[in-house]
Amino acid sequence: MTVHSGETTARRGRPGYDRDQVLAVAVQLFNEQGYDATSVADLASRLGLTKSALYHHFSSKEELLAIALETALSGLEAVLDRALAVEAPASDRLTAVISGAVGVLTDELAPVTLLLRLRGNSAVETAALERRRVFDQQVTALVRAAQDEGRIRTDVDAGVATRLIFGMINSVVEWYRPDGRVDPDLLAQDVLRVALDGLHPREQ
Amino acid sequence: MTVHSGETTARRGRPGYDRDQVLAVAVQLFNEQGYDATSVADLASRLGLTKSALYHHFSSKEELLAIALETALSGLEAVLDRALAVEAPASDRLTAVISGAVGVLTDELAPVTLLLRLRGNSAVETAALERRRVFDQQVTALVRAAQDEGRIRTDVDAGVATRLIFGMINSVVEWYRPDGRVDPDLLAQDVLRVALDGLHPREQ
DNA sequence: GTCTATAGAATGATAGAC
DNA sequence: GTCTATCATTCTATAGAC
Repeated sequence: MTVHSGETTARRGRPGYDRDQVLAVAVQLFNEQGYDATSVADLASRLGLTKSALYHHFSSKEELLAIALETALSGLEAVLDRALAVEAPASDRLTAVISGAVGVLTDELAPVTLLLRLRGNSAVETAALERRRVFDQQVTALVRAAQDEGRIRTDVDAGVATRLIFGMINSVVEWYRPDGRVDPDLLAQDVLRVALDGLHPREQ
Repeated sequence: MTVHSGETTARRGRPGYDRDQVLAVAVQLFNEQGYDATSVADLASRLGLTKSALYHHFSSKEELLAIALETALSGLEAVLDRALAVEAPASDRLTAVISGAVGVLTDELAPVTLLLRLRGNSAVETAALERRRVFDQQVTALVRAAQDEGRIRTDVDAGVATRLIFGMINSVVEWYRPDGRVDPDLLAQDVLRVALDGLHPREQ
């Protein structure tokens, strides 16, 4: 794309941002301040760019949101699709979905955080919430199938169980940090332990 | 400062709102739009009042926030204090804290929702977050004590376990509705089942 | 008449548009 | 950079139930 050459700036020789870098900073800022509360001017200021330079990379603020949400949702949906593609008991599929979802969450922490804080204030947001709802329904169906197999207890409603499990998973965005001392793979294991076997010790 | 006691006082003056009604509508609106994004004018408009009428009931917008957060936090802290007051194994205390927290959450849904969405943008908010942090630490200590008793598995870190359990509990604000079809007492029971015994059936 | 809930107008501060 | 809209807040006064 064209370089803005008409402006005299002090950032001579400084490499510009590419699309992905702008997106990453934008999502970070959205998570810090909230999407609505973040103006394009805020983002430009954080990047050290002008607004017009930003619009070289993206056509609108909402496009940044849409791309980030696509990253989060397609990651979660891919986990579910992979689990449903293999021939296996529902309870094994459910295990794969749970640990896979934790993996997406830790790998794509910022986009998933953005997704989980949506309130449905625009068409893009409601569309994303609808995709979450479909995802939830598919997982609920999986829980119900595992109940029919006798591998998931039936004294908890499948819908409630699904919401509780994903409540546990999703809450990880509130405290997990990639540079922290919790390993993402061990975290997925811990979530499986608590969700499936519970905190009480099992006598073997 | 006075704590409302819920008695229906015959209102004097022209028909209008009392302090509790204003507070309830305010917290509702804060949860819909976000605290920062809600102006006093928005609230006045929702109530069908002028802004100055609001200031008869409350000295500031932040006071509304502070009272709501006090309701949520004192409810949670009371649950913990009651659990720690009785002489009982840590694992029984933990059970009481978990089901008690679900009870506070369903009883005081709106204030707790507001608490859980805080980002720490002001002194009032950071103070509330600090009280949450202390609460978390005390629960973590309880989990650790229950581990020492052999009643909680030790292959999951106490801090991680506490965060996962409260992630599950707190996520209830995202979908629980008082007029819905999920009974709050049964919900507390379900949370205990999933958290302590897990979704896998236990052989008796 | 007194108490409570209310309205109207105005202030200073600030964020965003231009 | 200036201008304007909007913000939270305050002061003064009124309207209605007991």
